[in-house]
Order: sequence, then C-alpha cells, then structure tokens
Amino acid sequence: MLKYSRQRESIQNFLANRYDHPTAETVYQNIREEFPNISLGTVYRNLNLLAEIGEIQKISTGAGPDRFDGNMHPHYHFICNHCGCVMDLSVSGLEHINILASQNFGGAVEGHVAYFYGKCPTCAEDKISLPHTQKTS
Amino acid sequence: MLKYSRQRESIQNFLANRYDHPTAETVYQNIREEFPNISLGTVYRNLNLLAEIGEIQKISTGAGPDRFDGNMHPHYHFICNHCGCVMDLSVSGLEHINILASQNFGGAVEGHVAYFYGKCPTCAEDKISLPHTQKTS
DNA sequence: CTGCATGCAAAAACTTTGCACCGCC
DNA sequence: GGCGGTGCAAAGTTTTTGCATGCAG
Repeated sequence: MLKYSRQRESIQNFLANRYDHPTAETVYQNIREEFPNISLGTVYRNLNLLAEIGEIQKISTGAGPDRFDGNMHPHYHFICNHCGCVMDLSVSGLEHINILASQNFGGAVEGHVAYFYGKCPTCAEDKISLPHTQKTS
Repeated sequence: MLKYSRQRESIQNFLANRYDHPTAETVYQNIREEFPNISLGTVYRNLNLLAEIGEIQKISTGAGPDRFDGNMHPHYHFICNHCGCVMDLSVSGLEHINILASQNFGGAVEGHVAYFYGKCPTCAEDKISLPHTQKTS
C-alpha cells in the first residue's frame, strides 16, 4: 500500500546525510537540485509520511518552522537561545524517565521528547552577540 | 515601562484558573465575554508578552496551535496521542537532567522542556476509539 | 489497468504587524 | 500629555489540500 517513489527516497537519503536538522524549505531547495520539478507540497507530504512511519523525526522547536532529523538513534536536541541552531545531544541516564513519568498517572506513557535550551558551544565562546547561524540554507 | 492593562490582567487571571492548557483562540473566545471588543491580535500580544516575562508558559505540542499554561510551578506535560488533550504531569527525579545533558557538551545548558506522549487515563480505559476531547473550547 | 504519488496552485491554519485611536501613569 | 496598549484589518509564515496527470505494482 505504500508505493515507492524516487522523490521520497531522495528526501530520506538527504536527511540521512545531514546533521543540521533542516526545515522543509531547506529540504525542498536541496532536493530540487535532483528533481527540479518537485513541489513543496510533495516535500511536506513525504516528510510527514516518513515521520509517521518512524523513518525520520519531526522537531518542533516552538519558534519558526518545524525541522526534520534523519537520525533515529536515541538522542536529544539542544536549541541555542542565541543563534537558533539545533544540535544533537547524547544524554545517558534518561532511559527510565517514562517510568518516572508514569508514577501517579492513570494513563500509559509511551514516549517522550525533550529539548534542552541554552547557549551552544560557539555562542558560549563568543563575547560579542553576533549570531553565527540563523537558519540552515 | 510595562503599563497595566485590564485585558492583560484578565488573560492572566483566566489562565490562572484553567488547567486544560487552552489555545490563543480559546483564550480569545473566553475573554470576549468580559471584553466583547478585544481582538485576537491583542490576545496574542499579551500571551507572548506574559510568556516572555515568565508569568505563563507557552506549549508547542508539535500538532495544532500553541497552548498556554498559567501554572508556573515546575511540572511537565503529557499529550495524548489519541484525543490530543494536554495534561499536567508531576515527575520527580528529573532535577539533574540539565547537568546530565551538559556532559560532553561544550555549551551551556540553561533549561529544558519535555513532553510525554501516550494514552491519557480516559483514552487508556476506553475500548472504543472515540476521542473524548478534541480541542478545548 | 488501478491506485497511490506528484506537481501545481489555491486555500487553510496560525500568528504577527501597521496604523490610528484610547487610556494608564 | 506622552507613550505604551488596543482594535481592526491586512499581511506574513508555515502547512495542507483538491485536482488532473504520472508512474509503480
């Protein structure tokens, strides 16, 4: 019932080789090099589809457009308050937090997402307030 | 420099007495009973303002519009995959996770947000797949 | 062939903003 | 009064969708 499409494969490949959590627009601009006629609608449709079937991850930062991550290994995300960049973050010792959250809760906790905020390494080092990154492009 | 406004006070009071994390639209509909001429723009302006000064919290669920929470005591949120409702969740034992996240990270972790997903108590109980809540209204 | 996927464009959903007027301080 | 807040409406941003056509199975 899920039919192969070159566009979807290309999108998934693209994400698998990026570590900067691009937006749909960024994916679109890049995939356009291979498929000049692809439409933004198709990019959104495939991004949502891939996220639903667990091949990629959708990241809602709470500011600006959603971002997408092709890395499905368990990890967290850090969002810089200063420059807006999104970085991967390995945090060990959080394997049990669904169980912690289940305590005194009548429902079923099946998963969680967590975002860490602060200053990224580059911004923490800078004395001057110059955003070193605004958006991926 | 921050001037008092009856509209803002009303919005803050409204949120302080709700525990269902309403959307801007819901806030608007309710505040309209007291201020029939208030505009949605004003609601958004005040919600953003209150969130910036730390009087309320903005919740980006990743699906649908942002929600707002007047409860500033430390707590987490649970989002039901089934009916979409948002509930408060007390999780103890997570006080140290910013420190855990800082390990092997060159920047400065200043805070975090976490959302737990699964089936809320009502949906977990139901055998039938009937959403008991769609949106707050 | 059959039906899901695509391209295109229009529209929907959500949020922000410009401007003239209003009301705190 | 002066300046921030408001109401209104228009515009901005991000995402979804209807429809005719294209391509995988």
